[in-house]
Amino acid sequence: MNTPTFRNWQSVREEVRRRIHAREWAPGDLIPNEADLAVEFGCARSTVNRALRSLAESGVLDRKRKAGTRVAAQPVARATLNIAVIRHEVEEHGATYGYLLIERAERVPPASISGAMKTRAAAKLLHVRALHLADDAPYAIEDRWINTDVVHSARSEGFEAVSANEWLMKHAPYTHGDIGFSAVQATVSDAETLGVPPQSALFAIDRVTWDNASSVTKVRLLFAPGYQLRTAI
Amino acid sequence: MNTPTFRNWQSVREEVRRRIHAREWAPGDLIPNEADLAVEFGCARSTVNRALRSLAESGVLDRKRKAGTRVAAQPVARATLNIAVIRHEVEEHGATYGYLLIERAERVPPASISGAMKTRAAAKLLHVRALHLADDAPYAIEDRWINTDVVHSARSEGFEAVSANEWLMKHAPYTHGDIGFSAVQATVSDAETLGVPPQSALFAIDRVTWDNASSVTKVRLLFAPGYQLRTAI
DNA sequence: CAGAATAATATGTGTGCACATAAAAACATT
DNA sequence: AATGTTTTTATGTGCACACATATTATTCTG
Repeated sequence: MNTPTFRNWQSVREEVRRRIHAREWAPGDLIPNEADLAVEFGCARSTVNRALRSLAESGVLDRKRKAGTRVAAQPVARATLNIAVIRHEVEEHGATYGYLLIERAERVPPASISGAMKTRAAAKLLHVRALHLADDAPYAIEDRWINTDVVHSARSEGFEAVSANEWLMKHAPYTHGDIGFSAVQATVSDAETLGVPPQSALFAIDRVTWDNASSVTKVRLLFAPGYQLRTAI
Repeated sequence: MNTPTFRNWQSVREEVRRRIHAREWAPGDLIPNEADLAVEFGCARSTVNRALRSLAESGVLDRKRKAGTRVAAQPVARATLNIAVIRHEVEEHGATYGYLLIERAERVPPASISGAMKTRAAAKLLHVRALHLADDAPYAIEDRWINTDVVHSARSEGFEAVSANEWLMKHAPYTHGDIGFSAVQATVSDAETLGVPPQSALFAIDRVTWDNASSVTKVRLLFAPGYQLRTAI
């Protein structure tokens, strides 16, 4: 019986994947430690470490110091979504991108917005509403509030030619954010803007981004019916 | 002027993040190479490598051999979703989980299903329809097709007590899968099952999983209105 | 001058070693 | 038996070095 050697971390990862898949190591099982695997695989421990770390990142393994490494009992599917600038998303589909500014105004937002953005209730924010088009057909509504106390330069930007979606990417760095995906019924106004029947089911992405403790912007993107956010796992 | 040293890869990553954030390195800029940064930071090149690799994985940097490392011009927000077993999702919310099997039958699926699963058009698949409950209220409809040629043991499983969602996790390993998120209008039947008005907007997750070239299962999960899939970026 | 061969270079990764750190396990103490 | 302390151990990480590999820049050649 020959014992093949695994000289790089990718091949080690594949072999571990294979063993889990073949139920040689069942969910919940403790697997041999790094040093032993290194000997078995004929490589350095750091190589095994790299492979196991990668598998832990993708949720296949659970690792704990001293406790060891075990096959995840409850393998959560970890899907990574790439949320790009809408223009790029449209152009990647081979469609022609279009953009229409609907509204731009500084105003005091409803409490739900100032609450989520943790701004003073009476503070004015910049409100931008726009429509993104793919091949001249409505693609998504962007409804956004911008904290001009944080993004000063937004005050002097009209958002007539370039969308806030894209402009902010370049001009407003953020440290972290929250994102939520849901389904909502189109309001009368949304339905009109998108040219769809009222009550249509729309895919919604809600995102708030933060620069440390200050909110930068809060946006709701409402996609026309038929939109699907896809990824591989 | 003191030059602080960065002894671990996380602190190097933070410093690089800070420089990008402070626009010391602007989007599109080429940053110094690993060796130079290692000297500047007073650490080994491998430590810098670890930090930069981590940032590249999260989409902040673009790296190419010989060409060097540059700040991503178009930083895509990379959101990682953890799609857990529904029972766990419900219980994590502090609610009591419930499960109701609606239907279980072996039948020839519609062409859309056999097409997506790449099974023979005439081949029978196991169809399971079930309702997941949170605190006795409808939470999500699971509509699933299982390829029993791949998951033999599913034939003898009734799915009366344990959901296919959960059972398959333990019994049907997969190598990869596709996943899609969308918004759909509730059909009359869906609306009845969920106890919501017809035409309600439902959040849908469609997933097909594969074991190498064979499809394992295809599922559509329809969540009751109000559901939101959240994550941080 | 175009195209092919060659050199240069930045990242990618393997190795061996050392030590840090978290957490379980063993042990001691009350 | 409950509690606190020490030991043990598996993973986490840093370092120095070497070589691999992809890609660009340069030089050579017809």
